[in-house]
Amino acid sequence: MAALPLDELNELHANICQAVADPKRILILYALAEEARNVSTLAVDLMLPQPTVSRHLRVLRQQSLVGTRREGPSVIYYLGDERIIEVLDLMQQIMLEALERQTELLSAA
Amino acid sequence: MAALPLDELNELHANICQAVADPKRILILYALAEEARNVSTLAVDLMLPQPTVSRHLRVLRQQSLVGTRREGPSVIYYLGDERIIEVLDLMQQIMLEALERQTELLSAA
DNA sequence: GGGCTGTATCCGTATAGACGCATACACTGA
DNA sequence: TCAGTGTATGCGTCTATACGGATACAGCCC
Repeated sequence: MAALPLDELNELHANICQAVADPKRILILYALAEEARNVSTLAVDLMLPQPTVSRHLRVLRQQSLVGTRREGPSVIYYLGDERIIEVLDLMQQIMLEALERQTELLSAA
Repeated sequence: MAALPLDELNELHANICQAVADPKRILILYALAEEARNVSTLAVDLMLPQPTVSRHLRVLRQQSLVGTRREGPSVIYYLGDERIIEVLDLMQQIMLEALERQTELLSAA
């Protein structure tokens, strides 16, 4: 096991966070959590151009958040780690509760 | 409760993820989890220029990930939601395990 | 092998974010 | 009120990333 310098660990940590920090990639991850799909199906389902989907999938794959398998003529993408959905759900919950607190403050004034 | 359009929810979801997707902000969050601190102490502890820390804190505050209280002459920043640390830990774990799998694959070849 | 479907990449462009440094601002305490 | 500490912001620059559209590439199937 290589001795990972702290700075580098921190950098990698930020990298994987960054992969998740895009609206379209979030949509893609939730879609894949529902069901593995190939690129063009994903593109149709999310109403995005195919090259856009392909590029986002590359980012996710670089972080191993998705994996691929070939199936006939197409490439099926699937979730690399289900826990990423837990992360996303928790983030959303944190965000919604913060939003709610803010709204309360506003209406209290 | 306002009817939040899906697109907007998705956008907000990405925003909070993005706030976490920076190495220095990750360091700041972990530091604050340890102990609430004021800006300049944080700057010294993390060996970062004070304006840099201040700007990162603003980003985190905009997402309610940190809160502030004034204490004498300085502004103490504290974690807004402890769960953000769970998220960070889980992300790191996901990342490390993916890294491990990749390393195995390389050494197997 | 050639056509066809499905996927990835190239190009130029536009935007967003991070930084260093200097400086403005805010608040405290005497 | 004024000095002094502590915090935030303005500015210019640099880099990274997302995009549309066109196109290259890959693998399957007849």
